[in-house]
Amino acid sequence: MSIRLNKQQEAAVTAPDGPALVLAGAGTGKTRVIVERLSWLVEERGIDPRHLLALTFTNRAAAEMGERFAQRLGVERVPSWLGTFHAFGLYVLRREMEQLGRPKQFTIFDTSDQSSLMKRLVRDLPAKYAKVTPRDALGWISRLKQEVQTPEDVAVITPEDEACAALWTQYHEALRRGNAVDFDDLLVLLVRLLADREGVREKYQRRYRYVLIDEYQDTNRAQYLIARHLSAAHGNLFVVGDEDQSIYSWRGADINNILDFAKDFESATVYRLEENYRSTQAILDAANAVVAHNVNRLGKTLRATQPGKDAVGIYIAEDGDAEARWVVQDMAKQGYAPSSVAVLYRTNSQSRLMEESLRTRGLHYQVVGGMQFYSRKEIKDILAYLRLLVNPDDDESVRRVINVPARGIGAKSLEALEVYGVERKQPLMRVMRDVEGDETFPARARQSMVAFVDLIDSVALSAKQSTLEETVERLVKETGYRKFVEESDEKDFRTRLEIVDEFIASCRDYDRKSGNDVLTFLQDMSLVSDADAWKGSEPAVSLMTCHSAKGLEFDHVYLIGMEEGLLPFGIDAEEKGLIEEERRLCYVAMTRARKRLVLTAAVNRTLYGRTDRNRELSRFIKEAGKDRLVSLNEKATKPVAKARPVGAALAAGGEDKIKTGTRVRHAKFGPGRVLYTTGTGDKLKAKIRFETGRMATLMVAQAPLEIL
DNA sequence: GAGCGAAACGAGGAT
DNA sequence: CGTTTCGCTC
Repeated sequence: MSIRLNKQQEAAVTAPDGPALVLAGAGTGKTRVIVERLSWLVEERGIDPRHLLALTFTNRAAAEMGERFAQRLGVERVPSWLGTFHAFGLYVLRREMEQLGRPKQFTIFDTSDQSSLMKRLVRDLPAKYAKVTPRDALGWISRLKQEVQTPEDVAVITPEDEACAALWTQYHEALRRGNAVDFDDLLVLLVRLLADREGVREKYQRRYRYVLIDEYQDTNRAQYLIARHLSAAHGNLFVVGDEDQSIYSWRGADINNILDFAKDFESATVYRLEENYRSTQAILDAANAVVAHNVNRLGKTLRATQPGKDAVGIYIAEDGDAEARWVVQDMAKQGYAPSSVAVLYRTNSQSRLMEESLRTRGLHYQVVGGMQFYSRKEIKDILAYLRLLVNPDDDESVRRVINVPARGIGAKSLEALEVYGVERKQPLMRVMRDVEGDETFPARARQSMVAFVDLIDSVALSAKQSTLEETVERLVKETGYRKFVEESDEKDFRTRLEIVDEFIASCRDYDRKSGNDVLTFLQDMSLVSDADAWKGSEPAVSLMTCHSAKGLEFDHVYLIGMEEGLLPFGIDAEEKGLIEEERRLCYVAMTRARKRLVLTAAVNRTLYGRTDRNRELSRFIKEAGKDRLVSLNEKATKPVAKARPVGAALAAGGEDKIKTGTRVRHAKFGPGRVLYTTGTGDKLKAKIRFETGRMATLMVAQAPLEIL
């Protein structure tokens, strides 16, 4: 397993002090170089591991780095600081928040907190302002913050800009009142500490003598400044990245950070890693051919070291349904182990058809992202309750749970509460403490409010000497939340209850591992990401977006939905200047495959409940080159006498071919005869008696049947 | 105020 | 297609 470092890697690992850029193509052993570099600094250069700081973008990458580094040094845990930029921001803010004149204890707003807050702000925005959507306003604000700017720094030109600038102020006032920060703040406030507080800057510069950054192409302005400040005193900034894998511009990532690194840090040494240890030459050739169409790149030529004979496949399906069915059928036919397969797509909504198809076949799968555990309503509700325990000023959480379960404080009462809060400049919980004799509110609402406050107070009090698990147990019991979930909609109450119990189990885990208090738990929780949920060891097919797949690798990859509008996404990617990023995204997805890569597309696709017909194939298919792709579609000229898949027969309007008496062959059960059919189209089912004596009712469209 | 069905509306990617 | 909002009744 332990291969020797190649010349390029060796050079990068032993780079002299000072700034260094490692341009590392996909699959060239990036993580390995960082781990080896860390080990080399400790073992050969005698650096105390506590002086090492390695920053990444995902918890998974950080965890992997930590494990391998520890293993390399032969210790249980390394004392170096390894983690994501956001986690590092939180780490420093926990210690230095008071330097910014803010309370030490704060909670973190996630995207759903942000959007519900912004929704209200937009709704209540005075009519003199232009109409903007909450989404656009949040995007406008976030873009500025990622560049560490404020509305004063930029030209506020259009009426929409003006509206956003007004919302900026209100948004931040709300955060301050709620004693909260958002994701961007974790970086922005860290930059402010490092830029404005000399004492803080020097403290962390002294502590971290070597700064290493993975996926440098994904850094935004704030992250760039953090890197600059931390390394300013010693210049030991070692960054690794691949400009061809820059896919997060919408999150503020600036590809120029990596493109200009050598200019920016004048004494920088540059290394290139071009030997690919992951994919076959066929896969690399196709992926390289696609990304070579980009102009804005430094350029690398990847060489495969792995042998392999499978050409990159292309399959064009009739529609999304057929595409999903074919993919599942193909992976079964090839006999792939589920864990070796990934299905990658551009948008989360594409997972649905794949899930249905996999379920029909009885194959295990795991979906990464989308409606994830932590974005479930039940989890959000419980987290909101927990937040109230430690931060009663958090009005966003009050609004979320004040009437969940229903306790007689409806929209009207809440509105009256809000008005009071604004008048008295007091958080909602505070207002509720004063409503006891106030006739403004109906008696029932008043009683409920007092009961609610008492409830939160009593749980908060007992939480001080309880474990997290005990607190959550008490919470769901005494707020009636558990009962509420139990009694909810028959169909999914089991899963909803399971979610609650699973959350409690994870709290128990947290208690055991850390023993931290509720506030720390909440802060840690907000940094858990969707990609963290992926378990490589699970015996299941992995389904995820191309974005989530970054940094992962699989023996077999199906990249589905290769159509204009989907990948590249949007009809105007070209005009918007986003086409190169879409191309890089395609490149990232393709280079996840070790042994076999298959691209698929659908001619007709249902989006937003409407079916789009005769869709155009993705330009990336043409860019990959026809001679580099092999068609996996059935040849239309195949002799009729030869058995052909029923799916194709249906597509050709041959639904009536399957009827009572039709002789068929099943891939597993062998030959048999149709006794009768029910349903039509995709739902057509056939009762079949096989020659083995076995009887089965099968979905014609999905079963591996051939007409004889 | 709660609960229900109908209508309207809306999703790119996610630390 | 899935989710949120609306409008009605109890």
